[in-house]
Amino acid sequence: MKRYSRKREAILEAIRSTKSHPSAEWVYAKLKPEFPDLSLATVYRNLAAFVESGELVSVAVVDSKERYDADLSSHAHFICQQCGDVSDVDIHGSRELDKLASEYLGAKVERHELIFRGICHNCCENSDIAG
Amino acid sequence: MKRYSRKREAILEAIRSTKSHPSAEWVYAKLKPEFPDLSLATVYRNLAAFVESGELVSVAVVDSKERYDADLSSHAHFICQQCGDVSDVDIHGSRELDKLASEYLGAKVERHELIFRGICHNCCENSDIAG
DNA sequence: ATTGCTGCAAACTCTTTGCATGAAG
DNA sequence: CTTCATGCAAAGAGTTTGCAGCAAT
Repeated sequence: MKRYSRKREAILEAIRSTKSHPSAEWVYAKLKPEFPDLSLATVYRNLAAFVESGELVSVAVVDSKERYDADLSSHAHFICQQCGDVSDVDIHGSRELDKLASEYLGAKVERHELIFRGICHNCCENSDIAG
Repeated sequence: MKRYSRKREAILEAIRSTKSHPSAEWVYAKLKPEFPDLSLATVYRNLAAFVESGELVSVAVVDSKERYDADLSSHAHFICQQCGDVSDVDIHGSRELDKLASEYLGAKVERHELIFRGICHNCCENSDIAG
């Protein structure tokens, strides 16, 4: 049976508290001050459990680091290829699309992800100044 | 200056010869018989160079392994969550979408990826037999 | 008391890199 | 010759795991 753990609660809350689609490391760094004995392994274990149970979703892997999202609604994402920033894009996918792909493939399509890539607003400005 | 290399040519050709969106390991295994002294490092180095030069595209990371595609046209992909198979889906993205996201974000959107996830035809059948 | 949760450190996997050697131009 | 390309082995980085002790029930 699953038992209560204050650290686990804090890990989920950490992801829910931000729109930055954080990585395990980010969560660890954020909670370390409050839980000085927190281990990175605990963060990884709990994140994996939350994804398993559907309370979190893995959005993408950016720079080899898995990024999580507590917003379970179907929406698109933008990933900056320079700074690795992941942000929401308010374009919602339709079940129709899944159905279309399902028929095309003869597969059981459960969901889809739409990811935009490019250079974010901030990085654009900074490179303007630099270049 | 870039020099000719038979191995490099073979690596690109290996990816071009299949629709399976292979990993570095797959390319290595495929070419090893013909090039017994081939090194995995060479495969990685050349794949990275091809992505850099735009001759190949990285489609996704499946089971921590990067998967490549020589088909540069904008099309969607389906990834089987059971066997890791990556297949093409004949749905083409529009530049309109990029423009839409670009305006939404104020970012320079270069492209987008549409990835479907679920259970492929083969795995569906096999689990029917098993379960 | 039972057994899940955690910290720690070691192990794992994929990928990258330093260096000496071999090959293309 | 010059310098890129390669093999090898070691290093890196993120993530996972075994185990003993702690903590929730």
